[in-house]
Amino acid sequence: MTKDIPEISLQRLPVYLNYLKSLPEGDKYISSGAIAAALGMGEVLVRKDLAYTSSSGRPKVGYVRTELIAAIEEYLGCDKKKTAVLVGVGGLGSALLGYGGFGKYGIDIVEAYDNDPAKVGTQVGGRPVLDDCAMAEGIGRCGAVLAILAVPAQAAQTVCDQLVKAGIKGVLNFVPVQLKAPESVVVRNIDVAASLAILASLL
Amino acid sequence: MTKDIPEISLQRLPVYLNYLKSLPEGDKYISSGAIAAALGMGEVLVRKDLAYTSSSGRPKVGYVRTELIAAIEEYLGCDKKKTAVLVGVGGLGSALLGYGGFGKYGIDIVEAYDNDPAKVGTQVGGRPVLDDCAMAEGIGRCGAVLAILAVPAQAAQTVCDQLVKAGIKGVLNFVPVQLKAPESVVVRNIDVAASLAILASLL
DNA sequence: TAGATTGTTAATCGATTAACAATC
DNA sequence: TAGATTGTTAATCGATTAACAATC
Repeated sequence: MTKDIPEISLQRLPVYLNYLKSLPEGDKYISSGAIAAALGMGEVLVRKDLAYTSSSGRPKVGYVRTELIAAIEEYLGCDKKKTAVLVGVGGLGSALLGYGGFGKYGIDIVEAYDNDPAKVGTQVGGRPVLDDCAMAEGIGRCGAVLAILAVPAQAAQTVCDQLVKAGIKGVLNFVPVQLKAPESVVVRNIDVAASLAILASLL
Repeated sequence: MTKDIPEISLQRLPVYLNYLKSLPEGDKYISSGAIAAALGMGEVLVRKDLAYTSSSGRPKVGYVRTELIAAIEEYLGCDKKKTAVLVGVGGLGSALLGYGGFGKYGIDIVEAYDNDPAKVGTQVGGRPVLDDCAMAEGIGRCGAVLAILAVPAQAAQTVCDQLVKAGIKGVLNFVPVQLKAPESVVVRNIDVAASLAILASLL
């Protein structure tokens, strides 16, 4: 499935999805105008975004809420089960292992790795914590293509290289470091501190 | 300080900052071309972004690394101490309380709130956890203008309303819910699960 | 001076919005 | 039918890139 959706539109799909799911079961139809008003955006933009998911509405009535949810979920691949691993079972890593929110997108974090002997062998969030050394083997075994990176900064690039070598195709990087990876590997960064700093500078 | 920088440029400033700080102390000068190459972007864009911070380079030699760092830090307001509070001391909230990365942007999370009696009165990450009821008083007392929201979804809007009423001007929202807040309050969302799902859908 | 790099102005590109025809 | 809403095409807006003059 090659997507020609702009990434910025893609980023809005989960927002629509959350909103649509939050509506009362009784609401059968929803219009692009109503969605736009609720989310504070333009209604044409909403229709354009939704059109990418190949959902379609009916003039005069709007979209069938459940169909729209199904179309977005299908487009995002929520129905396809995907396996992820997590590296770095510190505070943030542990929190993410305990976070149940990935499931609704079809993503399961199946195991985690850390180099701290005190953590290796334990379970966090119901997932086994294995030794770093077992990473390549583990990724191969569970067929993970996604990885969450939450290690200390000085280890980030090394671990990233290992992940790539082990066959990981997408890395969600929480470390405030610019990772170098092959073009074929998608890296996206979340820098929580920077996000708060940017927010502060807007005040 | 009214900024007319595009938010997208603003978002790149911490990236430059991290990169510049990671360079060896011995590097006195750095060119926009070198920064661009390291971060995989266009060099004109780098110069434009840096120009917003009123830093300036010298033709032929580039920018003085330390000056550039200082200019970005000043532009982002890292020198100005800002107080933040956190609401919702669950897994993610606890992790953020223990995360030291906010300090480099001049942000200090001074206290946290939760409605779980078992948590109230404890310390997490060296910060006191107070009862939700003490939120308005606490925010007033410590003069916080920033808040991190990490509560369960069904509580998010209610807590947000309380934060706004208590004088919070910026909310970093980790809850996958579209918050309604006055125009004067800046809300930015981080949806970790959605970010990973988007990443997965790009593969 | 010659060459490298900055900073600015103009051109391009892509995303959003406006206008409007289609349709239920 | 009339009115509301979709979906598409054209216009606008903003961000990125290209071209180039300035300058050290």
